[in-house]
Amino acid sequence: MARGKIQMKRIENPVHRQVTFCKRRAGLLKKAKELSVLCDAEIGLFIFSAHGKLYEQATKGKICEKSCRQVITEDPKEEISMLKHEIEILHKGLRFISRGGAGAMTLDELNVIEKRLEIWIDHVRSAKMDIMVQEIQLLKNKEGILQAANKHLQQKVDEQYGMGELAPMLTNNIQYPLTTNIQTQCPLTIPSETYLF
Amino acid sequence: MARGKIQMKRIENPVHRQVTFCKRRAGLLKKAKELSVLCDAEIGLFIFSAHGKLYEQATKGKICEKSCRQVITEDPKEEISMLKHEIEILHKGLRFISRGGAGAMTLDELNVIEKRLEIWIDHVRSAKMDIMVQEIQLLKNKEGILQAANKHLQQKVDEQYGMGELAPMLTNNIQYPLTTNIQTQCPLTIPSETYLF
DNA sequence: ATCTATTAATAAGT
DNA sequence: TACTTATTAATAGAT
Repeated sequence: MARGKIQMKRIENPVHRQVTFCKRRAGLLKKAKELSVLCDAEIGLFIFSAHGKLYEQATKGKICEKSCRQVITEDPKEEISMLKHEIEILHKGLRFISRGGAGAMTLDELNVIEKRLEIWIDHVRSAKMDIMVQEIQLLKNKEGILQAANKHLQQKVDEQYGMGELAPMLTNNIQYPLTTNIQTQCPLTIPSETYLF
Repeated sequence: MARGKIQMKRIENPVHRQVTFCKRRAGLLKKAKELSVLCDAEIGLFIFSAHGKLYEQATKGKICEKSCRQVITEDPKEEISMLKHEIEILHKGLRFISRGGAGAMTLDELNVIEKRLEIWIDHVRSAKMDIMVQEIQLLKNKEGILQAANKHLQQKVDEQYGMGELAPMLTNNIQYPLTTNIQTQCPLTIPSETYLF
């Protein structure tokens, strides 16, 4: 960006590389912070230098007024608020580390980062959970519908052939290829007015 | 940056905010990539938009030639190489998601991110481990030195007062305030030529 | 999305 | 390591 453009490949001169690393690292952190502030986004940024295990971290700036603590709560909004607060605390705690830059990290500092990462993992896992729960509900709905259909068909068969054979297994197993217009993907709820017959 | 500067606070107009989010997100990802390439650094970047659980991710570009697989190995360099390869694979797999931008994520996509985060946690944990192992070694060294010193002192006491009293506990417990010039912090090894007497 | 007038980032030099 | 400055890069606002 200045005094001549540079090639987008590893800088071979170690001194230049180190200088550029410091400068651009600072720039990246600034930009991350700006994005979070301007657009109300949550950002996790981890920078490990090639050499050691140095790092950086940048997070959200969303204001969290509530001074909520380790209170277990059922309300998801409360929970989210708590997480945000936690993140804010960790953020502040990490501030001073961001200066040091090139120094080796202490155990305490690493502990903080570890906690931080765990929070992000929880973030992702809870999103995953939501989807799985919905998926499970969908499958259960389908199962109920199929079983009902199965029963219905079985009755028809019984009526047609008299009561000759024993009705085979009114179980969880699907007995007949019923209809195939239940999509396997997307729709997370089956409209209540869906009927198969 | 253009046509007049903006205030560093949440953009209230939702349209402006969304547009800025897209633009700056792209810029941030680009900068992250550049830093990783130019300075040979490893970078993890997670951007959750305020609204949904959208996200972005940017990682390392270090070349990993070895096509190593889930082989368990004792060699730490091999291990590092494997991790890098794994990261590279995940990176490629995530590429296409980075386009989608505003769509809700699928379970598979979230699984990939979860894995990714776990790798980063491992990164941090192994760094922590290294430090703890060193710390433990330091403490063991100290203990050895103190016990030797203790024994030495005990002998002196015994010599002075005859063998009257039983020698109290030649155990792990430190009996006397010996010297205090062993720093509690930094030095991770005690020079072999350190003598207390 | 695309276009530019501006501001912001930064490579090289000190 | 911290400034300075000539340039390039990013982007706010408009279309």
